Amino acid sequence: MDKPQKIISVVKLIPKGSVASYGQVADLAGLPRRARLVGKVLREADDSSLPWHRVLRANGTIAFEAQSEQGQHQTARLNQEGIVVVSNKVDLKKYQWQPSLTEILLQLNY
DNA sequence: CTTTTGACTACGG
DNA sequence: TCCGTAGCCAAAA
Repeated sequence: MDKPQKIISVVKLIPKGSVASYGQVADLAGLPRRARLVGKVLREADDSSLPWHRVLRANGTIAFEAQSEQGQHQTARLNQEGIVVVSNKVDLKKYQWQPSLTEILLQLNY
């Protein structure tokens, strides 16, 4: 499985109503320090079943300007699953995904 | 081969 | 809290 595939697999494991940071996704995909790669993969992905909106920066902010179309879109999709967005940011203490080790190990390598 | 380029992050001031 | 800076590293130029 190549790197983009691993990243996509991890993103698809993020539960509805939860979020993860770029760096967190990279780590879980076995690619430490590759947060920027996660961004690149999401940018290029066209998979409509990919919950890309659940991936945020390390501090909980959306990676787009609040007024941008992409930003509005991401906010809307987050709101749609009950995630509150204030000032282009979500409360990570409340929404950040905290997968158990087994949760990852069991579902990842297919 | 060197430089630029990022849906990033950590650290200061 | 809000910037600038430095570090990051694979891809593309």
